[in-house]
Amino acid sequence: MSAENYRPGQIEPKWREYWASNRLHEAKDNDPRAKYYCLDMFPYPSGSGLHVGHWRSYVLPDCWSRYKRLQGFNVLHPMGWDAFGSPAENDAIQKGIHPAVGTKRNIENFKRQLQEIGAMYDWSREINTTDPDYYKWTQWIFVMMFNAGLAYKTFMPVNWCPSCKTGIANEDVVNGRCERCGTEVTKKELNQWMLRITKYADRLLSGLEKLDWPEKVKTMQTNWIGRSEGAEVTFTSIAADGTEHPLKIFTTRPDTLFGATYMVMAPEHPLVKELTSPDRAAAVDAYIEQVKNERDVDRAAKTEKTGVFTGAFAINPVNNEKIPIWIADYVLMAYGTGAIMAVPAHDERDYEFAKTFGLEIREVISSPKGVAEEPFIGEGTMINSGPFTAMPSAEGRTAIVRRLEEKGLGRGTVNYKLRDWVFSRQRYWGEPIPIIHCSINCGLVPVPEEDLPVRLPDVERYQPTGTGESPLASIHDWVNTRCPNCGGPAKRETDTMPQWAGSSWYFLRYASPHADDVLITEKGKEWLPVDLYVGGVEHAILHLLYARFYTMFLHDIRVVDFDEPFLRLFNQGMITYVGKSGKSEKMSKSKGNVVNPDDLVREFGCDSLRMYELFVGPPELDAEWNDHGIDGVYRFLKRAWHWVWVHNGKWPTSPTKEILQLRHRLIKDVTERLEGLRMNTIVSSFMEFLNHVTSRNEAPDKETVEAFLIVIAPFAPHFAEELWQQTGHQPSIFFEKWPCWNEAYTAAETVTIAVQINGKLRATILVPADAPEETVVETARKDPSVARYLEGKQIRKTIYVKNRILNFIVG
RNA sequence: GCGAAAGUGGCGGAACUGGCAGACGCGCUAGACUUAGGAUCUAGUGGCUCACGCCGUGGGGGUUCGAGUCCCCCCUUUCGCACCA
Repeated sequence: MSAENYRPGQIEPKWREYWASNRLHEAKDNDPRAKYYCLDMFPYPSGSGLHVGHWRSYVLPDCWSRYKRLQGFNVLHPMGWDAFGSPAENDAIQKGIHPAVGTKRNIENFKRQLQEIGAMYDWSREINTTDPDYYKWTQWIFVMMFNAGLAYKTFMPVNWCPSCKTGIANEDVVNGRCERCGTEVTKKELNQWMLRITKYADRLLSGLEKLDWPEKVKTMQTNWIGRSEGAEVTFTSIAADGTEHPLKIFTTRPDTLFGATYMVMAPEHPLVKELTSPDRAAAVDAYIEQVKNERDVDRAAKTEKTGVFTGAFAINPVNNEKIPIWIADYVLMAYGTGAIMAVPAHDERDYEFAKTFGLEIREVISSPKGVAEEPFIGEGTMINSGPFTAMPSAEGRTAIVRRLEEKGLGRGTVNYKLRDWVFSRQRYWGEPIPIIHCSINCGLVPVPEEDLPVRLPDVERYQPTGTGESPLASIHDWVNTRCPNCGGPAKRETDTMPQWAGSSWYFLRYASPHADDVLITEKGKEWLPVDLYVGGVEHAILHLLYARFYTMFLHDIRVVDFDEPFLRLFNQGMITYVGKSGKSEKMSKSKGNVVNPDDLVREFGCDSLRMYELFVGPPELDAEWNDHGIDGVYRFLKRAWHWVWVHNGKWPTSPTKEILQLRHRLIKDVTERLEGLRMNTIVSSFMEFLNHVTSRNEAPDKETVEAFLIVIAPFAPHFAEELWQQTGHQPSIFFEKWPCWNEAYTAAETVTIAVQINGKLRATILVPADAPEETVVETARKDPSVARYLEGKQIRKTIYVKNRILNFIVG
């Protein structure tokens, strides 16, 4: 083999073998270096394998991890498998392949592909959420939550996916459809396990402040939690027959209580039946039926207000006024109390509704324009508000709440959009919920720690029953057991956990993956929290919210000593592809537009693909795949290889000023741009460096070659290792230190100054760097193309920006 | 409807706190070397113009000696949220 030709196919497997057999990527506990934990969102090992879009998400964090290692950090960069979930289960149903078998096969393929990335994953810490040694702890956390009162079982209308045949969480419903399969979600009354995530609502909100996360993600989480301060106020409803019921409402604007001219209940409100008068019953029933039918379907597009009068009235506690009670679908049962006081003068929705049905609009906050044309939402001076008149609205708000509290008719309160987490799934391929139902008198009993894990038994049929019971319910000798408490007959819980369960804490397990007596060891805790977490923005709410919740809980029970798991978050953009449609679309197997990385690795090598994945565009944005783009990077690596080889061993003892400058600029550019994760521009820097250094036709010194190889190593690790060895160094290059630059050397001796006349570029001149203004002006005036414009004109003003620009203003 | 991000050559994209717009790469054109070229090398490549030059960062205004960058208005695309009281 002629070493002068770049043959990635020959060198790459060799170095991967070297790294593996020398355990170079294993993160060691008890290391004097500072730790750095760089985490990729672990994949679901699907049957279709990796495409170049997935690759992109793994290359950036690996590049970063290798950089951190070269900077002297003890880096933990692990990988594992989020392997519970419906695709494997669906394969089981359709093809009769046991999910464990299919999952194992997929993992093997995924692992092979991931290894071709050449990443420094520590495979000795590989985890798999379906491994009983792993899910023992997933179950253990559930038991701890149960003991802490955070896990409870309740009957409630849950989101039901008719295709997955399982209940799902609010977070799993996207635009009224199942997040996993896209089927429209319906409601079903089911006895479900719930997690009291709402108890952590405030902490989940305030914790965001200190995180170095994209603002977009923080905003999404903030909106999801949806905290509103306001008041709960009790009105008294009076049905047509005279019976009275308290009717609670939530409002963020108690200062507008005097402007309430009617009330609205959600159609599902439990009091609807009792409050509907006989003469209104037909209309009310019809309306409820109508709303039921159009639920979730067209509601998004619906703008006009609909509703119906119940025939009942309510007494406003602040002024004892009698106002009508309506039913309308713009009030949601799931938010607040499911009923509102309507203040049309100061709320857009109430305003529209009042206009539609001719209800009174009473101004109670002085509006500059009046409320005849539009509602006034802002703050102002209170009017028509009894004793509170003339108060500023913000002040009146607290005053009214205080008055209500004194009278026991209301209280200041906080409302959240966040709901408790529906944690039950009526599916097979998940962690069994480790609870036993004692038939005698112990009720719900958690499986004792020594009996964990509760292993997932084999079943004959994976098909969900659709009745709200999981397939596990059919295995009688598994279901029937003894109560751990009293020893009496008992039944196991047959629901399983959602896929999120295993992924809500996996980052902890990497720290001590083999510990069998604790979730995480004391040594292991030193790795945490995660310093950089990289993954797609599609997990901005679900996964990240759940993982933060789990971490906060584990903090509270002293399993870990921090309460935010991910200090810095980076969202990678997707790879899109212009397919047959002519439009840019997401790469997916179903669209038939996937580009397989295996073929590209075979043809151009892993290093070329790594660099192209980074070069393709700004990492935080989606990028369009270009089939020829990789050619340029491949050419660059070939040229760079050649350049190192041609001069190998013939290095001059000291570099020329120009080479020195190019070297220091390269180090500076790469380092600074790495810190900002601007990988796409770093690849450009390498190319520019090579273009300059080869066009100079002079041999580089040894130190320049070394610096070049070290800074390129995070990007093209095999390439760098091979040349490092070929140039007479001991492997591995990753034992080296990241080079420094000297600012003084990065500066050029001469600079090009742009000369403008009245702001228009007329010439460029070459002057010594940092030349005094007079010299530059003098040189510029002598330049013929400048002189031409100055002739016969008077220079009124001269603007000089050092080493950059000179602008003559002439009259 | 609300919120966020984006809009720069044929294409992907550069441009640090306002200072030579188009770096780097793809593609394309011409040439060299070749039996050959989807290899390699050299030169060129924003538009208009023979040229001096003029015009150019979604559109329109503005600030400034100077604007892709700052301010105001509008358009388009993408992504969130969507009656949250």
